[in-house]
Amino acid sequence: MTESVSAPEAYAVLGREFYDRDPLRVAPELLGKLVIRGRRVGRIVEVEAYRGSEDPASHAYRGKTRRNATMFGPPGRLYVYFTYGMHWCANAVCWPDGRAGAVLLRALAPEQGLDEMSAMRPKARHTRDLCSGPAKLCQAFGLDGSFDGADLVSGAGDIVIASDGVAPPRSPGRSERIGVTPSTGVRWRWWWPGDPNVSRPSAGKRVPERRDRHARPGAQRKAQPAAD
DNA sequence: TTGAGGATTCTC
DNA sequence: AGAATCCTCAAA
Repeated sequence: MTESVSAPEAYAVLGREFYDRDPLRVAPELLGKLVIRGRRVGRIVEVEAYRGSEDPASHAYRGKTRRNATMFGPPGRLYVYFTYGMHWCANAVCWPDGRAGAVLLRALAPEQGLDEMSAMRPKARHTRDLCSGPAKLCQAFGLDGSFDGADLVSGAGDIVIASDGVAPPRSPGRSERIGVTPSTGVRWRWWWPGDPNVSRPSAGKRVPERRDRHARPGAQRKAQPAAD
């Protein structure tokens, strides 16, 4: 029994095997799961998959460095990186030890411990401002570089991801990933439809491409790498 | 040692 | 639309 993480409800912490798969499969299944740190609980409503060595947009694409080393380690750990000179972002590491892969946690729906989250994010005016972005949720949960490598399975790292029985949405929102340059053309971002905490509810990337607005469903069938 | 750029957020 | 802000990495 670790007392570092409180579990007042019937939560089942996800096992190692959940993460020991292709990030493309792990990502959509993380929707609806709970991130738990002490009293703070948030439900995952937006994620992105990064496929390491096979993914030009991944930090791990050009090999192992000190920064991305956690991604090359065992699955089920937290990969936390620093960016833009001021922000931390958190990922769940996937694939077996030695093979880099991760799922970026982009947004959570705050469920418990909102007072603690608000204290960490004084600029937030609404509940939906607390965790509606990868760096925002790290602020709300107090995640920084000291959490890089934290084990999400054992709970020894003061943070876990668990299930309370809520299933992922049958038809999740899906788009290209946000902020990656250049866009690789793959739709590896998933979100919970209609959830107000999703960072960018409507589209994938905000770029000068109006054509997409009027494209019909069958008209723009891009190459979709084996996702399902 | 240096310089360019970044899986973002906030404000104007 | 632009600033904030500093770590990381590859190259010199």
